[in-house]
Amino acid sequence: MARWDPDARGRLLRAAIELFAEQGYEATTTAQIAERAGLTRTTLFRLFSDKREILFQGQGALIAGATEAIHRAPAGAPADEVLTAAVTGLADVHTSEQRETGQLLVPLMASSPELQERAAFKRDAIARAIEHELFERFDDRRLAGVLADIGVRSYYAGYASWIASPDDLPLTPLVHQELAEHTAALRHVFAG
Amino acid sequence: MARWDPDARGRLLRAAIELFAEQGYEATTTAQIAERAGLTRTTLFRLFSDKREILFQGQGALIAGATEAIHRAPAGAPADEVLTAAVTGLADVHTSEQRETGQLLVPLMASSPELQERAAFKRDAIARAIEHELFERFDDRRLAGVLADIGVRSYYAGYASWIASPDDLPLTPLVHQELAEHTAALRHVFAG
DNA sequence: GTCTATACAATGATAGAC
DNA sequence: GTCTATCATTGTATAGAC
Repeated sequence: MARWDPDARGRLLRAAIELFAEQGYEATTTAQIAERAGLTRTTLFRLFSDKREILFQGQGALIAGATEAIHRAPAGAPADEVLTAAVTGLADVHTSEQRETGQLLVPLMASSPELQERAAFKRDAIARAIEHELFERFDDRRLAGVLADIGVRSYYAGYASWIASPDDLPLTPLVHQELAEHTAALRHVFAG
Repeated sequence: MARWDPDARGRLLRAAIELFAEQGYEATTTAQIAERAGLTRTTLFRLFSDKREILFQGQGALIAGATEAIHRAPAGAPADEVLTAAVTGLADVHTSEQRETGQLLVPLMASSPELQERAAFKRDAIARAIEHELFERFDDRRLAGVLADIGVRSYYAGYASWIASPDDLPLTPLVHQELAEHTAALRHVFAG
């Protein structure tokens, strides 16, 4: 069966989400996930490095989206403009079909410290990648770091409201709005 | 033997650091760590929830240090002053004896993704705790979030230079210096 | 109240057959 | 590329010993 359906990773994702919702994350074994996806446990671990990673596929695309967007920003662009490009690159990775999956993931994450830990690691990886690119541009480690934090925080906040909304709003303006409000809050403290 | 030496957690920490340095993190089993500490595997897992946690004991004190410092800040104090109190609370948790342990931990963390993941989780927990306290004070989720990020980043940067320095400098001014430089970088972008 | 002995389920790695 | 099979190790649970 696996040979005929090329989307083994997608099947494993759907099987995992279903089973985790039915039984909980810890109570679900990798054998059960593989079986429901029509595969064996060995194949699951060839496609994913561990059980948590099934739910986090696609995070690599976020890093690529952000770093490429920064690269595309015009030479000499000011820092806030490059940061806007970075969060736009993050937002543009998502398609509206991913919204439903994201909604299913929220209660799962809340239920499992193990998943929260992986989520923190992924968020950190995105922040580090953006920090690295900003450092290459502006040659200021601290500026790169704080801007990366603000950008990642704005992206996650915009993503959260995208998921939470009953309507299928576009993600990008939500993230831009968050970035504007976060920078406004900072301006008020440091320049006001 | 264990009954006579009350510092079982400390012995396990030292045994773990030694063995990880000798053999690597993954190649070292929990049985080996327990044996070198003069305990059994059962006791290790009674004292620590998992293998990684041996190296991260004391992180709870960081959260307590930060949140209590924020609570002690005078009512009506401006946001930047409360943030300074928070990072001071983080820095003041450390004693100069911890510097040597921190130095040993750096190459270990670099060698193991599993440890980096736990480190990211701990950092995130500290940031969330500070964010929570700042939100209670200023009733602004976004302000609380970005300030918490800046504070945590400044603390980690100051800690890194504390560890890196051959001299036994006091940590608190290093962290204060980092906070000043991070906020200066932001001011330059958003207010300059 | 802290430590230990033992058995156990599950993860993740590995080697080899189709 | 997938499967069967086996394996060491982690982490849990339960019992009892000092």
